[in-house]
Amino acid sequence: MSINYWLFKSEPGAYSYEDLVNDRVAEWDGVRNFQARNFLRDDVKVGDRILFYHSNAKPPAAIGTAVVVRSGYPDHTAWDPVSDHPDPKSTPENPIWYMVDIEPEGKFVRPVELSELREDIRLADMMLLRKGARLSIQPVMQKHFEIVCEIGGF
DNA sequence: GCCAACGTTGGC
DNA sequence: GCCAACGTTGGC
Repeated sequence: MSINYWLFKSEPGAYSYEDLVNDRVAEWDGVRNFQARNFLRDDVKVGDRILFYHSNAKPPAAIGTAVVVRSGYPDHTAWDPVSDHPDPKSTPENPIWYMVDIEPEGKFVRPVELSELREDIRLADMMLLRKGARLSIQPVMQKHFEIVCEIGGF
């Protein structure tokens, strides 16, 4: 059983890597995209490792890594009308949306900016750098994960 | 703020 | 099933 590697995006104004460090563990709720949902429900498993990426940031950058500590389970915020991402079509009996729990592993010695990722020829086929990179949960190849960690000083 | 690239919705 | 309209993402 080998682990898988992922990239999770978060807008630092909404939830930053520092927030994750402070919280010690985060319920990765609020994902409302079916492709990302499928990853969370079916493929993201305990022990999988995550590149934590700050999107819509200045500059956008990979900040550190995290590890999955609970695999997919129904996102209860979907049927909470006062949550940030309510979806009345999702119910406890028939949940539509899923989430996982993650913990921080370590912050990079320095952030790896998007522009640096683009400059590294070895990362040319990372999903993040290609057209259609909007997905907030993306699979990452182990070699790409390791290269980004290396650039970040890990 | 702009806008390209998507994803979703709904009429037909 | 098609596709136009609309909403969102996210870099710049």
